[in-house]
Order: sequence, then structure tokens, then C-alpha cells
Amino acid sequence: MKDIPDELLDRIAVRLKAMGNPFRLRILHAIYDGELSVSEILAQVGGSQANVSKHLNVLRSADLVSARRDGVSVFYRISDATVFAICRTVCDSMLEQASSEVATLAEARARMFAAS
Amino acid sequence: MKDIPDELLDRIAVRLKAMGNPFRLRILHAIYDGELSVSEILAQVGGSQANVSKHLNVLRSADLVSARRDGVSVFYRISDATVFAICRTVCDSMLEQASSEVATLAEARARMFAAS
DNA sequence: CCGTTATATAACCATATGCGACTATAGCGG
DNA sequence: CCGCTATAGTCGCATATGGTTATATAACGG
Repeated sequence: MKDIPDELLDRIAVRLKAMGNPFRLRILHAIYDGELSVSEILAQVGGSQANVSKHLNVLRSADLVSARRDGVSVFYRISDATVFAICRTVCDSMLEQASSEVATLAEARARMFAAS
Repeated sequence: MKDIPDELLDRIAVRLKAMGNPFRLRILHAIYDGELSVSEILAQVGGSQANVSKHLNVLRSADLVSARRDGVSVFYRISDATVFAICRTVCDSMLEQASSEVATLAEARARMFAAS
């Protein structure tokens, strides 16, 4: 098997970890269709300003979003569009697993109550 | 904008968080081409047996791997093949970002030292 | 320079995580 | 039942994470 350097795994992990938080996912979703200022994000996702700011910092450190200052406001935007593709992949996978579990249960049920 | 229920974000986050650790990524990679027993995984990824076992438990809780007992050994296998697609997506994205930064720097350099 | 608004940072707390050392359980052979 | 191997679980500790409150910085209008 090919050996994979720690450095690569670390970098991948940083990104996935940054996405591995529901609040941050909500922030990402808030700026899905275009950049928003911190205030606008705050209005959408709720919570305290300080908390939103810190989460935005995490996302920026992972290069998932980037920021641009315009006067007194700072606008954040998605800097890695693949974020949403990843979310969709995860959703699809969960859906598929759930479906196959349903199928398994249905089949088991059918066998259990079949006329023997 | 469409509203997304917390429950979905939570579930996505659980999966991504489970993947957001380099050691667990290494474990996932170890069983990439087929199931392995804990001992075999341990031999490949190193570390203590207890630690590997705990990480495997995290992966299993996130439905990323599944386990099968055969006699005295427990064999783990990937239960969600999309894991690797996600890793690849992340890699590609990082590569693309790095490339575009190289391009930006190169262009800036060219302008800076151009014959004016 | 002053006040006001927008954003970031600091200080702090509770809880979670990752790890090692140790202990417990499960399945086998004798 | 005993001992052996494989795997899982527990405990303690250091550090990370997520959150709140308070404070600092930045940009603007007057």
C-alpha cells in the first residue's frame, strides 16, 4: 500500500475538522450564494457576535472562506466551492445507507412473517 | 435562502468531524483496499492498541466503517466508500488553491520587475 | 479629536478530545 | 476451568474546543 505523508493527512484533517461543526456549516451555508458582512451573517445564523467572529476565523484559517474589508464592514465569501460538493456527498451517502437499512429491515420482516 | 434543520447539519458535522483527524484518516486509508483486523491495522498505522481501538470506535459511530467478528479477531472495513472521494476532493481543492496562488505570485513578480 | 458602529481579540469557564497506562471482556486451545 | 491472544473499556491527565462577557481595534461622520 502506498504510504501517505503525515503532512498531507494533517492538511486534509484541518479542512474536514473545520467543516465538522454544525454552526460553521450554517455559516458556510449563509454565504452560499454570495459574500455577506459579519453583521449579515450574524443576523442569519444567530448567536453572539464574538462567537461568529471566532468561527469565521476558524473557517478562514482552513482556507474555506476569505475576507475582504469594505469600509467599516468585513465581507466573507466562500473561497473553496468544493465545500458544498462535500456536504452533498455526505448527505447522499447517509441517505443511501439509510435506504439500504430500510431494505434490509423490510426483507427481514418479510422472511419473519412469511407463510412457512 | 432555504432553511436547513439543525439535525441535518449535526449529522453532516459528525461525519466530517470523524474524518477530521489525521490518525483516523490513516486508519481509513489502511483499510482502503479491503477489511483488516485490528492487529493488522495496528501494524500498519502504529500507536497503541487502545488508541487504535478508540479511533475505530469513533469511525464506527460515524458509520464510516463497520466491524465483523471472526473468531478472536475483529475485522474492520470501509462502510462508506465516499470517504475517499471526499479526501480526493479536498486534496484537489488544496492543489488548485495553491496553484492559483503560484500564478498570482508569478504575475505580481512579472509586473514588479517588468521593464517600465 | 470624539463618538458611533463594525469587527476582532482577550479572559475565562465547561466540556470534549487525544493519549498513555491499566484493566476487563471475548473467543479459542488444552 | 485455565491460560493465551485479540480487542474493548476505564481512568487520569494535558490540551483543544465552543461558548459567554468584556475589552480592544478599525473605519467612518461630525
